[in-house]
Amino acid sequence: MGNSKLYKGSLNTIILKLLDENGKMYGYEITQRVKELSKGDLNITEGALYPALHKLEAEGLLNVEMIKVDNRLRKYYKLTEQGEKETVNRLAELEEFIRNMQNLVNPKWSIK
Amino acid sequence: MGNSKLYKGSLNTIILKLLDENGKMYGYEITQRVKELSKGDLNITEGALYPALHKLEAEGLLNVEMIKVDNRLRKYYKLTEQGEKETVNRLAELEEFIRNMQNLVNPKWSIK
DNA sequence: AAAACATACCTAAGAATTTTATGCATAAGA
DNA sequence: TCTTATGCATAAAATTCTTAGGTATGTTTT
Repeated sequence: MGNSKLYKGSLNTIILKLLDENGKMYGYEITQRVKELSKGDLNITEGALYPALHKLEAEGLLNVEMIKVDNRLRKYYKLTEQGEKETVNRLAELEEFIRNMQNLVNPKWSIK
Repeated sequence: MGNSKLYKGSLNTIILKLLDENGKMYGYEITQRVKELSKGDLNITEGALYPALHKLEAEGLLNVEMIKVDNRLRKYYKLTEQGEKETVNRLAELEEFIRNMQNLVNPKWSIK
């Protein structure tokens, strides 16, 4: 358990989509949500997550807001307007990838 | 056209599956086949393909055979016995990835 | 009370995979 | 003859991730 593979490049798409659905989330919450949604199958490491969040922020796709909860600081991220547009693109890209892979590795499934 | 994204790590799976289906292929043929099967959407660069083939061979998953066709040398690759087993694993891994991504980015689709 | 675990953030070194940019050589087509 | 297609290859750089740390507070267990 907890060791299924994530192809490199898909983490950003996951982050964007989760933020799109939940409005705002903080880093640790994202790791837990992914674990939960994948039934423990996927483990987003913090060493990958935090740099990814910082980069998305630097690219103008995310906004940050520091909030203190129970004497504990959380960095809440949410999509910018540009981030919402980019989310649509990334999801389309993912669907395209999946379609291409099905054509390639399982040509029997795909007729057209 | 020709610029859809391939998530990193998926190239090996593509190579293994194409060899599994076609018995034996050479590098250039693989690039053309991928282009053809994806309707020009995917472009496997030679800078990625050849090192990948060499590595798969070094890992014992592929065998090589040099064949001269029309005064031109081709390096035909085919799966070893171990390569066939590994192909099954990689395909299962891909399906797992796709399932996880659907749970994550489109939770409405996946019930269970 | 001390130790362990959970929460919450972070960075840095290295590995893995890819892009980009080349190089060589032969054959075919304009 | 010049370009395009075929066919192989490598090397530098970029991207993304793993591994392995580090800091700090709150909660649970022993």
